Amino acid sequence: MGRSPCCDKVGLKKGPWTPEEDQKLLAYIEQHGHGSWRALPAKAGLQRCGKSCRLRWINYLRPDIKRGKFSLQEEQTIIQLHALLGNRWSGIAAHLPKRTDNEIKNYWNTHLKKRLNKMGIDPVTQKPKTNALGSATGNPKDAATLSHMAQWESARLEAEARLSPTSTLNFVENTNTLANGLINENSMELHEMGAWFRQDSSYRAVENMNMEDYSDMMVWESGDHQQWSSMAAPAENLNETSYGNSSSSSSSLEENRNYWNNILNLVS
DNA sequence: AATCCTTGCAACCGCGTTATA
DNA sequence: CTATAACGCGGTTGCAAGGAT
Repeated sequence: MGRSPCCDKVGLKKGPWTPEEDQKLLAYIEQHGHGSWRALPAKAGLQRCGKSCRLRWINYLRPDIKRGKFSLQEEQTIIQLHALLGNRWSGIAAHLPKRTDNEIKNYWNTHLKKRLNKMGIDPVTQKPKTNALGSATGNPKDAATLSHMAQWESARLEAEARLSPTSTLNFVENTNTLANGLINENSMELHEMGAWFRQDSSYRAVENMNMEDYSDMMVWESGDHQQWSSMAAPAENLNETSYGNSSSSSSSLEENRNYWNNILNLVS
């Protein structure tokens, strides 16, 4: 019953791969394809388990892998998708061609998470930390506003990703200055975080949607979604535009622009 | 120069999901 | 439908390299 027995792990090599092993694996897969990972090591003459071979191929040997420093746009995509998907690295990797989930996970844990912390943003919730905001402006109302911004941004991205698996990437490509405050480690100040949220992101994303997608988003928006439900506009000193209310489907793009401009004024 | 500490990343491990008999 | 093994994913570890003391 079931599949054939699992690999016998006795006598199998572990640890770093040698160039010779890499060559054997590469040569075999180029000629035959990987087929069953379980059966591959014996056929390729490797003293490894199939799992180890698969990992080595996917994360290192595959020809369509881009290695080296992450670009600004890639960083933006990771940050935004992490806000949306959490630690679903394979999901995030699907939006970053030629990058592996393992590489993205490592990059997040060693670079981006620290950077967000340094900016006063909780990397888990992606919401501004209260004390950081308070110290920057001294106004608790501003903290509430930024929290609202973070929630809106997160929810917007979720809607966008739901509408199209590639939309987030396209969106990021169109916003080449987004997240400058995150990228430049030497100038992480609160007003830059505000700029990160503000820079054309929301209304441009809405503008780029076709009407079908936009109405789909609005239908979803009016539903009983957990994130949207907590998105009542927090600050009286903003225009009355409210993204969390289904009645906002009548809001014009101009109102959206005003909304973000108001936020910039608050945080700059 | 030697030692300790920190950082980055490749690779492993465990577990949930999927496929198969 | 059930049992079982393979697959795939995310968390974690271990080690090499570089920096600090």
